[in-house]
Amino acid sequence: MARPQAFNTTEALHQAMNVFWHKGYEATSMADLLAATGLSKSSLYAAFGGKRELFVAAFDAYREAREREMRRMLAHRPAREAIEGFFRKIVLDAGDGDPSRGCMSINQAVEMAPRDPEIRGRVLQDFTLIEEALAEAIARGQAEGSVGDAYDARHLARLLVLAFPGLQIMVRAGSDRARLDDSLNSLLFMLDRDH
Amino acid sequence: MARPQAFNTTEALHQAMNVFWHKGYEATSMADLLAATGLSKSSLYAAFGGKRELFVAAFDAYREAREREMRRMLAHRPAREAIEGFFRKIVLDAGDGDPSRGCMSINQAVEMAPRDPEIRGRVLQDFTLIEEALAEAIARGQAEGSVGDAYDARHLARLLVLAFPGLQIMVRAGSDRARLDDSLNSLLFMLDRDH
DNA sequence: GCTATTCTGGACCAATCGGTCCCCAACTGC
DNA sequence: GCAGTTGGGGACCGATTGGTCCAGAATAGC
Repeated sequence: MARPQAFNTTEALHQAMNVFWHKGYEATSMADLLAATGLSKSSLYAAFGGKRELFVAAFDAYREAREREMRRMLAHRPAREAIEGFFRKIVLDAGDGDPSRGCMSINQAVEMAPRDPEIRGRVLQDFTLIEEALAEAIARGQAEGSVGDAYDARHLARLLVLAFPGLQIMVRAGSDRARLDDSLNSLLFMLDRDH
Repeated sequence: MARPQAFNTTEALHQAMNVFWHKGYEATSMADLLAATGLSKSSLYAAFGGKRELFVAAFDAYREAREREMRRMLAHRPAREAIEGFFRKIVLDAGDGDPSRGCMSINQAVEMAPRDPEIRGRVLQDFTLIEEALAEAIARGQAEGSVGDAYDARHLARLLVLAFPGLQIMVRAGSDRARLDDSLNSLLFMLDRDH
């Protein structure tokens, strides 16, 4: 054993992830990734393989982080507030910091999923993951009375899962805040008790 | 005046549009466009300018065609059926023919809109276009009694506009038909009279 | 301090990118 | 049929793409 690695692998992965999140796969060049991570070409190739492998690793890191975050937010009580918080965070992230990134899974549903089965599988899995988590939260909310029970939980969950990419895409396309809030409120209204 | 153009310009534009629709902007090479249109390089450049100009022209052609189609479908009566038809067509297009294309405006909301103001403007305009058309159809449906009036038209329109990208993206990501239908039914249920 | 091993900067690669240009063929108007 | 003009095939361009490789620097174990 000799000469330890001079960079933090997970940190480099995180920075690569951010570039891919912003620019997507095709529009990101190795030069971009080198600049973002600060690594030299040989180091990056040695650590991650090629561009595609790096992308997949970055995507998986993203998905894991986001899933954890979703579960954390949806665990709050009452469930109605938890769900609202989950969706409000999407539009909050829009204004915060640099231009809109949206959700990387949604972005990849557009870019890679149609032609790359490996990515497609991950994207589809993310959809079911979100639906299950939301359905669970809604059921809990209905049991405790914070969410209206005019519609059954699965039904509402499907509606929210359908709206999720909608919000993410409006964010990424740069919709203004007022419009995002309007849409969001229309959506959350469905969770209310009466009607 | 001499030697007439040997190709149909709008036809070539249409074929270019299809490539861009499938692959997006970055992933489409000039070689792809040449192959799809059957033109030679000089002809294509003379007729449309560069790749970007061709893309914008193709995108505009797409948007115009789709807007016309939307208005035609939403004009049907009763309004409830018109709206249902509009959304059902999205999932019908999925199975029909080659792998999923989704909606080019939604795809571009992800790919180009964040970094290209000209495209962003068009995408945002498309969102309002759809919302207005839906709001109008919903109001008509409520007046004639085919759409429930538990929620006001603007409210419902926002919900549908939010769900529109959701469906398009599920289609593009290759969701199976059963899931698409489930989501669609959950959405359309919101239009019903009772509740 | 020596040696063995690992890491890293950057030269180098072929392929492909979008784009330009020239020259000949084709066609219209007379 | 001739003159004049325009269209189009394809050679060519520099820049950039993702990727390989090697020589030398750095460091651990002894």
